[in-house]
Formats: sequence, C-alpha cells, structure tokens
Amino acid sequence: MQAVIRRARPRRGTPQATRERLVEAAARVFNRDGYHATDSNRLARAAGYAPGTFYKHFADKREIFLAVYDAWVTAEWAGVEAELSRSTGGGVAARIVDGVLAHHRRWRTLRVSLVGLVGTDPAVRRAYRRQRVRQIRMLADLRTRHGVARRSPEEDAVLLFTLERTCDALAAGEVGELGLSVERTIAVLRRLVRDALRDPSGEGTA
Amino acid sequence: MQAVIRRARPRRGTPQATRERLVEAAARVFNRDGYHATDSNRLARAAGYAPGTFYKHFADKREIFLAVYDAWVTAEWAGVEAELSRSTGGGVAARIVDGVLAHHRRWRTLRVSLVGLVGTDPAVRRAYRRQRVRQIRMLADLRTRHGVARRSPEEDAVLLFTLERTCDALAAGEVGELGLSVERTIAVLRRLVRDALRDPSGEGTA
Amino acid sequence: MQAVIRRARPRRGTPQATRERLVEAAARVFNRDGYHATDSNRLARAAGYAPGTFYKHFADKREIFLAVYDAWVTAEWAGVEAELSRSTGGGVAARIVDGVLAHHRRWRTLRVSLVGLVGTDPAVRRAYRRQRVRQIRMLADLRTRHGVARRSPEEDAVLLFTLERTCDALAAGEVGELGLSVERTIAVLRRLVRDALRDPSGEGTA
Amino acid sequence: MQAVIRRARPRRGTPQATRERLVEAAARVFNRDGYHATDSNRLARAAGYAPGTFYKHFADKREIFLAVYDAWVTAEWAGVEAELSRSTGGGVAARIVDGVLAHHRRWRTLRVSLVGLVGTDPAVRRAYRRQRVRQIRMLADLRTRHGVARRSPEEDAVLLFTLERTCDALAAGEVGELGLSVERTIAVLRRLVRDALRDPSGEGTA
DNA sequence: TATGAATGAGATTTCATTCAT
DNA sequence: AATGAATGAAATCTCATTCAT
Repeated sequence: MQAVIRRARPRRGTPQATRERLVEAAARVFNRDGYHATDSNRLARAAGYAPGTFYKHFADKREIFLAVYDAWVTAEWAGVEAELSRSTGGGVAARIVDGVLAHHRRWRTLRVSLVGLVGTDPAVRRAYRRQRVRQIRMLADLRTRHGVARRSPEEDAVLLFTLERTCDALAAGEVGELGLSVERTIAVLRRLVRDALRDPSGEGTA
Repeated sequence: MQAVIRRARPRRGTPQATRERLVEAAARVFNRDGYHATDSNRLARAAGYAPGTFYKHFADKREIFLAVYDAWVTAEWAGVEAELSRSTGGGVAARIVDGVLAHHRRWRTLRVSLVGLVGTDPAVRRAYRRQRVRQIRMLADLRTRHGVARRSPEEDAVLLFTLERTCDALAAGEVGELGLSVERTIAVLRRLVRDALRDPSGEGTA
Repeated sequence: MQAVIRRARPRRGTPQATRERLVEAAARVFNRDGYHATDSNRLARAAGYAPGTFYKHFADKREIFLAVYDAWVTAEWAGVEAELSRSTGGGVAARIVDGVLAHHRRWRTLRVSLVGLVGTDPAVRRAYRRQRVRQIRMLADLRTRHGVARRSPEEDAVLLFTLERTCDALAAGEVGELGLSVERTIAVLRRLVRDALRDPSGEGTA
Repeated sequence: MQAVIRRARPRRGTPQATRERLVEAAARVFNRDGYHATDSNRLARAAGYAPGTFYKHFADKREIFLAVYDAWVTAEWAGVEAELSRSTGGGVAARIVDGVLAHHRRWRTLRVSLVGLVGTDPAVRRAYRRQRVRQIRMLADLRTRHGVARRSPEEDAVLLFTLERTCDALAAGEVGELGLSVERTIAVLRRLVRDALRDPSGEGTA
C-alpha cells in the first residue's frame, strides 16, 4: 500500500514495552490501511522490529487487533470521562458530540475494520459487546446524575447507534458528499443528545 | 470455511444468464462467509462454473461485489417502493421499519462486507454514495407526499443513519445481547419514522 | 542441499497424472536428501510444478510421504511376489535376500526417513504396521507352501527384523566400515532364510 | 508439543556443570519429543538456562546430540559390563537381552532420532560406527571368555542387528500390534544369544 | 558466565489469476 | 463460452542464532 516508515531500531527493553510499541504501531497502520490490507510483517516493521518479533507477542493478526481495540477503547473512555467530569451544565451535550466525532474522525479506518471484524470474528464481537454494555450503563448513570430517568434503555441504545453511525458518516465525508451541511448535521446530533440528557418526555421537546 | 454447494452444471447459455447466475451465487456466498473469507474460485463453483469462467465476466472480486450490490439495492428499492405505493395512512412508518429490518436481517453479512468496502475501496464508496443520495431524495419526496416538509435534509439523513445502524444492530443480535428488548427497540424506530413523516416540528411532538 | 533438477514443464494432464509425477519426484528427493531436509516447494519443483500445485494434491509433506510409502511398498511386494512365484527350489532364499538387499540399497535414505517417521508420526506408523502384518502373513504362507510350519510367528518376525536391519546395515555401508565382509554377511542371511524355509527345527540345523 | 518444564534457575557454576545439565536435559527432551521436534531454545530452557547459554556450550543442535549420544552410550556400556562381570553361567544371555531391551525401552525415541541422524549426518554416523566396532569387539571377547570362538564376526554382527532391531520393535510396541507374543519374542532372542555364547556350530543346534 | 529480546532467512500455505484445451 | 490445471507472488509463521547487557 504505502511505504512503511522504518523506525530506528528500538532499544532493547522489557517485553511489555515492545508489546506496547507493536500495539501502537498496529493502531496506526490498521487506521491507515485497514485490517485486511495489512500483514503481520508490516506491523512488526512499522514498530521497528523484525517479523519474528511480532510472533513473540501475538499469535496472529487478530490477536493484535484485539489488543489495539482494548487500548483504543480505554483511551476513548478516559477522554469521555474526563470530559463529563468537568461538565457543569449546558455544554455537556455539545462536548459529548464533539468528543465522539473527533474520536471517529481520528480513528475512521480503524472503526471500519472493527465493524467488519465484529461481523465476522467471534472474539472481536465479544470484546465489542462488552464495551457496548459499558457504554449503555454509563449513559444511564449520566442521565441519572442529570436528574432525569424517564427514557428507556432502548431509547438510549438507539441514540448511541445514531451518534455512532452519524459520526462515522461525518468522519468519512459522507455527509458532505451527500450535499448536506456538516454543521447542521452536528447541530442535529447535539440537539438529540441535549434532549436525552434533560428531557423527561422522549427525544424531543416542545 | 464451509463445504461448497456444488450446483448442477449450468447449460451453456447467454453471457447475460451466466453473469446473473454468478452474481446470484456471489450474493449468497458473500452473505454467508463475508467478502474477505471468499475466494473467486469458490464464487465460480457456487454458481456451477469453473474458475476461469469467473474472469470471463468480471475483472476481479471487487467488480462482482459491485454487481451484487447493484442487484441488491435494486431489489431493495423495488420492495420499499411497492410498500410505499400501497400505503394509505397510519401504518406506513411501521411498514417501512419492518421492511428495512427484514432486509438487514436477510443480508446481514453482506451489509457488513459493504460497510468495510465502503471504507476501503473508492469504487464501492462511489456506488454506495449514489444510492444514499437517491434514498435521501426519496425520503424528501415521501414526506412531501405526506404533506410535511419542515424537516431539514440533515434531519432526514440522521434518521436514515439511525434506521440503518439500529437495524444492523437488531439483525446482528446486538440488541438482545445487550439485555434490551427487541420489541421496544423496534417501537422506538417506528415512532421516529412516524414522527418524521407527519410532524412539522422535528423529531418530537408537543 | 543439492541443486534441484528442473524438469520441462509437464503437459497439462489429469490430476491423477500430476499426482503420480509428484509422488515419483518426492520418492526421488526424499531418498536423496531425507524427509527433514526437504520442503514442499522443492518437491513441487522437482516434479516440474509450482509450489501451489503441491497443495492441490496433498495437505502437507506428511501426506505425500504416505503416498510415497504406499507406492513404494506396492512396488516392493510386486517384486518379491514375482520373485517367489518363479521359484522352484534351492535358490529361493538367496533370491529373497538379494531382492530385499537390492531394495534397501536403492531406497536407503527413504527407509531411514520412514523409520524416523514411524517413531514419530501416528499415521505413518499405522501405514507401516499394516504392511508389516501383510509381510508376516506372506512369510507364513511361503513356508506352508514349502511344506514346513513348525516355526512360530515370533520366530518369523525376528527373522524379518534381522533381514531388515542387516540389509539396512549393508546398504548403509555399515558392514564394510566395521571391517566385516559383505559377502560373508550376506551368506549368513541366506543361511538364516534357507533354514527358515525348510527346517522344521528352528533357526539352525545339525 | 508439550509444556516445557521450567527448572529452578541453576546456580552459576563451572562450565562443565552447565554443560552436563544441558546434556542431561537434552537427553530427556530428545527422548520425549524427538530430535526434529525439538528446538535449541527449548533445550536451554529445559536445563534452566536462557537460549544464549546453549550456544556458549554447543555450536548447534547436532553437537549437543552427539554429546547426548556419547553420555548415553557410556552409560549403556557401564551397565552391560557390570552385568557381564557378575555373570557366572546360564543366566547371562537372558540378562543381556533383558538389559538391552530395558535400555531400548527407556530410550526409544532417542534411538529413533539416532537412527535418523546416522542416515543423514556424517558426524553422527562416525560416532555411531565407533561404538559399533567397540560392541563387536566386546562380543568377541565375551565369547572367548566363555570358551567358544567358532563364530565369525559376521555372525556376531548379524546377531547384534537382530537384537537391536527386535528390541526396537518390542520397545515401540510393534510386536504386540502385530498380534505376536512379547514373551515368546523375548524367548527367541534369549535363545539366539545363548546359542551364540555357547554353541560352536552357528546359531542353532540339533 | 549467563541472559533473553531480537533477528531474519526460509519454510509453509493461500488464492487471485492465466491459458491451453 | 467454458474449462480447470497450473501458476507464483505474497502472506503467515518458525526457529537456529546473535549480541548488547
């Protein structure tokens, strides 16, 4: 696909550090070329290692993908939680939408690979489901904190799907290519989230 | 992956007929195993042809995927349009949701492959965008026919994303695994669509 | 190991013919370099094919080894049976020893690989045991035909082991390197076989 | 293959001690998994050392195999000689057979590897031949001590081959799988050895 | 002396594609 | 038009060996 940037040979260090470098590089390469356009030798080289090193740390490409996903979700949660903890009032919804969108933009191709593997690979699916459950719970907590709870978890889930899919579309440039306004699309999302956080009556308000 | 179902050897026929058989078989196999788990020999065999025949009709796997996508979308539109044309009143929204959901259920794995290729392959992306534009237009028409037009196209697009992503989740069993009610999730979708079709004020109602 | 003799590209033919060419070439290469010094690409090339062709016919190296063994044993039996059917009297023992020795000389390295795999690989072991049973039976038949039967099957088996191991040693040059006479060693074997065929009293005679 | 038994880390000791530990562990692992199924890292680990340590003591896997063979043969000889020195009369043959058989049973897989390497590797072959010469000599001495010498060295060699090969077959379970009696097979061997030790007229007697 | 992370050549295996029939 | 045996580039994976510590 693209020329691999060869790094200076990494210092010999702990296996843990090597593993982290491999995961980091894999995140980068998966997000640039996609899972299926990447091979394990390339992942090793991108981290500055020889092919064999890859197999000291991961049984196969799927396994490193799971590690990448783990690290990635952890980082995402840290970001969202930081965001929410410093939230005081009105801006929360906007900040959530902005945060999620930024994340999807940054990790666009990795997300595409994730969706494909979730539909194909049981282990990836399990990992994905676990995170989703966590997300649903967090949204419920969040709303409780904001004093409203009259939405069903199904409504929450649908909102998460909306947010996820629309941010994917925005990140992929789909909205622009459709001749629609990116700004207005974001505004629609913000309104949906805002309503969900404060409105006891469903998705909308009078 | 799985045993290949070998069909009776097709009669030597028109190129058009051969092509159709190949596309039909490819739709089946892609939807069973996914695009990346399928090889072109298998596609030929699944249609009852030898490997070489495949390349007489398609330059590569990507090309037959596009053909599958075309046929598939055409069928979907025919269904939706039939559905809508016989629509009179209250039940439209429910029927749309039901139709889309059935479609996603039937073509679950093919849809996963599509999403992956849209994120990866420019030609697939172009084909996909074309269909999306058509969808947005149709939804606008539909609403016009129902006498309301105060929604922005961005709101329509977000609704389409919601419908699409939620139906994927339902088809994949994601909703059930999350401990949520499939029925109530469908009800949420129906309400959203119903509101979109009749409500001049956005997603909600006073 | 050694330069592979590349053959003219074989005519495209039936899978059966290709398989036979592969087996034939594998017998040659295994017998020249030994099983462990050989790889599947080399086997394909030695038969005049590309690497992929190998895997159209055999799952792995072990499988082609079994096919080689089968073909090899079949040929050996044909030889021994031909030899015995034309036997009239005194010379049988000598001819059996000569036949077995010639066979061991011709297939020295293949035999070494066989012994190694029998000790290591269950499938090879099973194939080997089957042939051994057949051998024991044939020896019993043979003695019956010659009118003697007072030897136990255990004595027959020990004789087969002796014959086998000594012929291996002769084929490997072990006897010569030990400072012993090849001729006299062969004479010892002939006498043992002769006694077994005619003598009702065990291994020796007064 | 199997989980590596990791030993307590050995004290830094004399090179000689380290070497011995490596050889001992290699004997164990070779005899469990076979030469070709063993890699040098595993050998080092089985002795409680890191991979690099292996190469401080042996140039390669072949070299440690030779060391194992040396140690192994030395032990075997010590056993046989002890056995013979305390021999007075009738039981010698039985004790020799029993000793050899026990040895083959204990070192079954190592012996298989040995045979394979003798057929493949010149250095192993040389080492093997040296031991064989020694064996032939010892057998001659032994018979002299017992007052008989009318057998040729070729007869002795054939007897050794018989003993070796039959004990291999017994150790591998080949005899049982062939539907033969282990007891009677052993009896055949004992008789052959007994005759060789006392009988001036060849393998048998009237 | 011992370590063990890292190496990288090479073996195994796949599969999109060709081409003689 | 259809065949299908054959291809071979490329991916996956192993393991004997090195070298900085």
